[in-house]
Amino acid sequence: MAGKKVRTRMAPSPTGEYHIGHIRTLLYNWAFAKKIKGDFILRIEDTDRERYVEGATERILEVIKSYGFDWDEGPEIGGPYEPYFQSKRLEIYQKYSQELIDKGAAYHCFCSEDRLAKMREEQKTRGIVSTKYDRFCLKLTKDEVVKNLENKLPYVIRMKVPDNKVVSFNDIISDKISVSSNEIDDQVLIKSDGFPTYHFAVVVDDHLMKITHIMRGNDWIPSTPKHVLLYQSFGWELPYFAHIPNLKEMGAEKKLSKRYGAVGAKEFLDEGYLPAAVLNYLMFLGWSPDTEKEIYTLEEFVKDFSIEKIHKTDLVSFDRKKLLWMNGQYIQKLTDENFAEVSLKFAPEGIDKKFLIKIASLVKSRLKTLSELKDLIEFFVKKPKVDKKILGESWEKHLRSAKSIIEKEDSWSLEDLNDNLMKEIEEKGFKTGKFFMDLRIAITGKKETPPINDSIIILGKDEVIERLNSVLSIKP
RNA sequence: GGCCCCAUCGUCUAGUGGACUAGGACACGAGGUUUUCAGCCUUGUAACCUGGGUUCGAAUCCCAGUGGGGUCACCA
Repeated sequence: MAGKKVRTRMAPSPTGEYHIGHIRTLLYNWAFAKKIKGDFILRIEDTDRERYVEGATERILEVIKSYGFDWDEGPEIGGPYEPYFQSKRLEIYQKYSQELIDKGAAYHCFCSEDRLAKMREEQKTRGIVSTKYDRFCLKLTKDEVVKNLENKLPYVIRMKVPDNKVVSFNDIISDKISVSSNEIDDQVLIKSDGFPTYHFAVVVDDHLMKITHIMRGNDWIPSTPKHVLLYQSFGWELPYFAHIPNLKEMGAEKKLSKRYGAVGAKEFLDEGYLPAAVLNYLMFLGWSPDTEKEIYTLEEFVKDFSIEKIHKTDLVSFDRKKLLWMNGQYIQKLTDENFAEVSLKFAPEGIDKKFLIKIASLVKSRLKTLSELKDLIEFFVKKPKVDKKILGESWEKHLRSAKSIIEKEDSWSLEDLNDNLMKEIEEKGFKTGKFFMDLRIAITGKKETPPINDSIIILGKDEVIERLNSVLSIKP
């Protein structure tokens, strides 16, 4: 296989929304292809008609793009190994399953779901927990099979797993993995509806599409021997396998759970996470570089990534707090213009891009996600409801003093406002902290806000006086 | 339960037989930045699953136990 152009792939199933864990798998596959100047292929594995979700394919492609990924071959752009939808490759699977039948490596099975269920039941009562097909139809003569076929009996095609054989493969991450073929069931290859199962389609397509490296979650390790057997039956060269650690929820649950927050790749974006931040966090879930560098752009990741550095471990926790921190770091690093651009859709009504640029430096460091923006800055465009109970004892004195100073501000510069307010505080003997807290609450309605003097300057004199009057119950 | 995989701070991890009094980051605690919150700076707490080997020497190699996970469909 040395010397061949590296080709990796991601093969989503349109059976639901695209998960954040899928993005991580895609990230590794994509980055590896980019690094080696290979190809990254996208293939849609839509062979399950029962679980098919309308529109899921489009949404998956959309979210992949919104994270900044592209593909060299696949839906929308095609490529030399079209089609890239498995549902459109049925004849191909038909042809290759026939080849296996001809070789004696697969056979027709006419067993009904009913019989299969009873068979499993019976095996279980005998104490067999890991049930397997009993090869009832393997005993059928050629004539019987032909007759059944002529009579249009429904059937599936099963692989004939050889007995007493050690099946093994080398995993780049987990080293050599071996298992006895006696452990492997006669897996269904073609379902009775004529569609292939995952196990069959993935092997045929990966071979036909010349995929060289298969990187996927390590929950696929137990079924890889089936695939290896298939490669061997066909006489095809094995690709490299790399099974990466799966993600789990930090806390009680094992899988990522909605109970703890977003799980869908799009959800994170909707909640105001920056794609670059999510990606940066994802990179380190099962991989780390030689250095202690932790902030990585996609380009830097492509440069430093290697499959060998993926951790040989079982599960990694998805730590939402660290993601939050990472996202905050990325928001802070945004230029004011970029910040305005990405945060516009999270801003309250009445706030435009120009205004966001103006306040960017006041709010960037205060946000962990963009969705927190609305609460933080709404007071700029909406008069606050001030709960007088949260004001300090001397609030009236404070506000009257503040008002008198602000009314006299002609330059309307931050420096002057600051100086004059401080002078007043000193003269009147106020407590600085309490003074500003009352002012803050009167202007914004909240105890936690952007810097208050900056906010006053931005709000403008009339608006500020109006708000002070309102709290002091002074009618204009 | 069978089979397979895994095992360093709470979490992500560094570590590939001596440089380890086990390093970094998040989280958490303390202090500072003499107006909030956030940010930033300084600082602290905190880990090699257990038991046997191998070796002059083990977090690092081997074995066993324990623990965790995955998987056993006409789903992927």
